[in-house]
Amino acid sequence: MTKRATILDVAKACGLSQATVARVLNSQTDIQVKENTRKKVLLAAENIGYKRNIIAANFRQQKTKNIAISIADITNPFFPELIKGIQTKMREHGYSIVQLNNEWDPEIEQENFNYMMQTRVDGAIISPAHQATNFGVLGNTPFILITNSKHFSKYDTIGNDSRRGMIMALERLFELGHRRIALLAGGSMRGGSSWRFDTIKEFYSKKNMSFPEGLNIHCDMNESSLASFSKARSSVRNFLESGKSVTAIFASNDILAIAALHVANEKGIKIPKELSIVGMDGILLSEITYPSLTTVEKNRSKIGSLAAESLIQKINNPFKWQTKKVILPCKLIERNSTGPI
Amino acid sequence: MTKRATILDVAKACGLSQATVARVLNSQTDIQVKENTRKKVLLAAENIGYKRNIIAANFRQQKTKNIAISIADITNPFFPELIKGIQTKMREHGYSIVQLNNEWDPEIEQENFNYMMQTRVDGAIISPAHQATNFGVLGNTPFILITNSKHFSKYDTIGNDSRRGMIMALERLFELGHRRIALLAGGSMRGGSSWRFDTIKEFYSKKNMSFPEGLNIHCDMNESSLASFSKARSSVRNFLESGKSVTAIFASNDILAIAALHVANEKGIKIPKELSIVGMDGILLSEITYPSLTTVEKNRSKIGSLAAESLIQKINNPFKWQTKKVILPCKLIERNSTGPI
DNA sequence: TATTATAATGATAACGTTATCATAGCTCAT
DNA sequence: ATGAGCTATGATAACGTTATCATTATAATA
Repeated sequence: MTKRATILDVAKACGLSQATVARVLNSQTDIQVKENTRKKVLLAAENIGYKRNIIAANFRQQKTKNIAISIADITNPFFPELIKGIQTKMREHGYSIVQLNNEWDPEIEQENFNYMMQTRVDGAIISPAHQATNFGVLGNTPFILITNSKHFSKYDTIGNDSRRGMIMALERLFELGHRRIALLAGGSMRGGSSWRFDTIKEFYSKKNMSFPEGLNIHCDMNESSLASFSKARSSVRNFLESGKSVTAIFASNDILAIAALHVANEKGIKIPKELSIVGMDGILLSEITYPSLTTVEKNRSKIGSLAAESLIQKINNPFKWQTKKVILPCKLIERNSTGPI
Repeated sequence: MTKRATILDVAKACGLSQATVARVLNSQTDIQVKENTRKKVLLAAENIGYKRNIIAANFRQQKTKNIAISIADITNPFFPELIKGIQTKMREHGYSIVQLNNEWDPEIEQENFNYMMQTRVDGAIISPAHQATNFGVLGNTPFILITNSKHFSKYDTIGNDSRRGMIMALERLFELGHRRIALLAGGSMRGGSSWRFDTIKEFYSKKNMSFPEGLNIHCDMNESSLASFSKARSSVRNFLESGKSVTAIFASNDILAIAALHVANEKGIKIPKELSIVGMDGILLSEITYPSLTTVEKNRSKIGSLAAESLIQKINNPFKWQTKKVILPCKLIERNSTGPI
């Protein structure tokens, strides 16, 4: 295994200085080099098969060109699209993505933050595991949060307007004639779900009604996690077997909605004739349920690419950066799990 | 922003040489250092807040501690568990995972290989996009393939015994009384699916029967890709509407099976009373369909961690490494989409 | 042509670690 | 005690790039 050619070898081969060769081959900003010498360098590099040693370059510049993504769990259907959005954008800028899972566990999340520091990622995009996540250990590593929670108001955040999204769904159900809408919400670590309860109460009161007693189905699960699907299912089953009158269910995420669908199918309840179900997130999977799921979509791919762009800017302007909040609208996608009463 | 402490600062602080300090703080192999001096070093390091500069270390050793995973698509439900298995194992060994998607496109795959070379990953785990994938550009970067295809016999591979898995499923269907089993296979890039056709013909002939005419449903889709779900569905719909007599469907992956489930539900065909359906892969999603899907499980998490272990060994022993093939058995998981005829 | 401004190139010092080799300290048998 | 053999520490040279500053060629101006 013969040693790889370096910039110095190229310099010797074309009779120019190391510095000039570097300017031609590796300089990001187009610095002044005569067309003639540029050609000479390129030719020599080609001839001796020079390949830039990115490890050395990174060392010199004290960076890794790695970006961390901190999420709950890659097997959670909510995340892959987000990741893909980030990857695509970051790749364009020469950054590689290192993805870290925390299983909604704040301790693991902290460990991951430490790992990020040890491995010296150039920046991070973080979906907080907990509403009180502490970013202290990150020092001045630039990061962007994927969240819409008010708990992180002092940081750069990007998220969906889930509250308005939820209202859109409720409005549509109301329009379809539904007056007894159940709220099926998961107790995610991410930020509590009490705001959902507040939102539906507020919604009803705007309609000069009150949110019917007993239609608040709580389910102790991690958001969108397939692993806790059976837990979700039994929550719904208990509810449906309690015999409460209900014509529609709004679920706080698609997995919960699918659990509801599942139980309804099991019990022979016709969807959407006897019961309408709306989910939230718009995971790919929501399209292939039976019947296909009406849902409030969050464009995670876009969130990802926007977060990536912000982060890059922040990395390039570590100073004079002012905190930025982005809130994207949700979109109601009507499919076959909803219909008139 | 004050400069970070280096090994040299620690050396000065404790009156020992740079070399000794390095031995205490960063040496992987436990080299001989007196307990007394070790303490002195540790104390000094603690005091001035020394943190190892992994970028410099990597540079010196000409490695990145990054491993690439080349797969089709992170949004494809087949892959997240595989990735997680790899991540977990690699993390234990101080490697970060950089995941690359190729959308089953051999050209993108090659681009990704080039990217891997540019970014100098220490190794790669590759799920080939194509049966003729060319690994030439990887030079002597160590890699392990996730596949069971015979096309890659000269490489290190790890995969499931899909053929035996398929036979297990067919046997079980036969046992349940099914004699007219359709084969629903996708035309994946990965290795062609003609072996599936061969396998089912062989299976029938072992039973002294022949594979019934017209029960070979072909579907032009990328394996397990949610994106081409509707394509899968229309293939199945065409088949079912053709009126051929059939009591069971064996699908070459879970997404296809779910498409079949979907169409059957649509047409009011009772599963499993009137039609049994078996999938393959055991993606998490197969558990939450209605009815839940009987499937031939591939333990992707285990595949991932085994691949990771092999790769680490290969990285550490670049010479005197002999090609290794691992084939794990599949497991039939019987759920509610299959039953007696 | 002389003078100044500008463009193009060269020389060289970091970046912080690990690896190699050399040296000093120690143990123990003779 | 002496030196052989071992253990513990020190001195120092890379690794290959980028950044800085100095210098030389070229163009512009008078």
